[in-house]
Amino acid sequence: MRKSREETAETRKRILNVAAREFRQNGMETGLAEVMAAAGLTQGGFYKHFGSKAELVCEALELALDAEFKALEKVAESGSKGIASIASAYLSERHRDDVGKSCPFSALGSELARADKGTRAAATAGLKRMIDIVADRSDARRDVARKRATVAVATLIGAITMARISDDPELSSQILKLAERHVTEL
Amino acid sequence: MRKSREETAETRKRILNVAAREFRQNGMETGLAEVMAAAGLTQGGFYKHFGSKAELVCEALELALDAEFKALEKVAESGSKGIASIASAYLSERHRDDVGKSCPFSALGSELARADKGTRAAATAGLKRMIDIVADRSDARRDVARKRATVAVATLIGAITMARISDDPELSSQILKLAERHVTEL
DNA sequence: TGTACATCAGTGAACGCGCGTTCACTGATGTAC
DNA sequence: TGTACATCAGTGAACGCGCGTTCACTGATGTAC
Repeated sequence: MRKSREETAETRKRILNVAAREFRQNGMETGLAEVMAAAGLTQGGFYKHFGSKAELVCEALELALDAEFKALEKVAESGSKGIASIASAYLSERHRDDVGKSCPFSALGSELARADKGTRAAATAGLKRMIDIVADRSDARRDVARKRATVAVATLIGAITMARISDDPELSSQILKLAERHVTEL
Repeated sequence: MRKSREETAETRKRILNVAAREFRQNGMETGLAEVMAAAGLTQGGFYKHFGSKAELVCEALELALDAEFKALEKVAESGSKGIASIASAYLSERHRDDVGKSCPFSALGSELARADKGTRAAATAGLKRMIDIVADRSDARRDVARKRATVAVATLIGAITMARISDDPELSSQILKLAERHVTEL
């Protein structure tokens, strides 16, 4: 049953991609059996690719963050005013509802604050990166842009978290709408 | 070993208080054994007070929310300008570091979004309540105040979540400081 | 008020279950000659 | 290029452990007379 080097590398990537989705959707305590099954494998094979679950959590977070940043940069470049495009995409009902592909900070925020050292380090690097991406889309002076971006990111993350908590669809939509308007005018 | 009615009621309250703290500190997946031990009891006695863990989670959230609202109202009344006092207390390093007594939305945000029906209903009611408390401290027109309050709450929750994720203390402090300044000037 | 009995808060052990991790095994892939 | 052997990706079962929940038991509290 041995697989070729290419296949092995692809399998590893598949596990990571599936984990990045599952963890965001169901939390970082999602079991390895569920992740492996979603990748079309059995639980036992996991340790041929990763040393421990903690390792998977950390790498899956990094993958999810990279995907998020690429998406943000793409969105920012497509629109006219960078931060407005980012706010519009980030605070859309589409992004709110597709948790498995969403920003890890909103999908896992409170869990990341309690995560182990390596995972928190990756998350912290991600926070800085996200602030930079937003700041780079501002025409304000560099230091002012960074300050505004920090607050903007906080509002984005807080608003979508609230919108996901709310089981009242009207409140949920309103939170998104109001936050988008506010961040756009920042 | 039977206890008096008063003692029984006190025990129930003690379990709830301990659970509200433990869940915020370590997440809502914290085991019943840990909660009961922290309340000075053994695991088996739990079901003399609650029907299931889900019930405890929901009631503990409601208790934590009530405590949070009382604290917010107290802070708002003590200070001169309501929203500034709230922002200052909510975005303090003290509040950031004392997760066990902190706002449930920041301590449990991403988990609440995945919680069961009853818990999410309690959380949604709490969101509305929190927005109202902030809105009531504004001198703007009622509808404008509510809109501003919604965005302010999003920024508060997002900022403290980010500040807790960051393992870089400087970044963490800066997020709090910038968000406080911004919300105060709202 | 005193006595006899029912109630039930709390204990501690056990239940089945799913967790992360390990391991013997299989058989295709990779390597050495 | 072909053959013989070592490697190792993946399987499936097992490991110890902690989870939520149940239960027989204890003995103080509450109730009925």
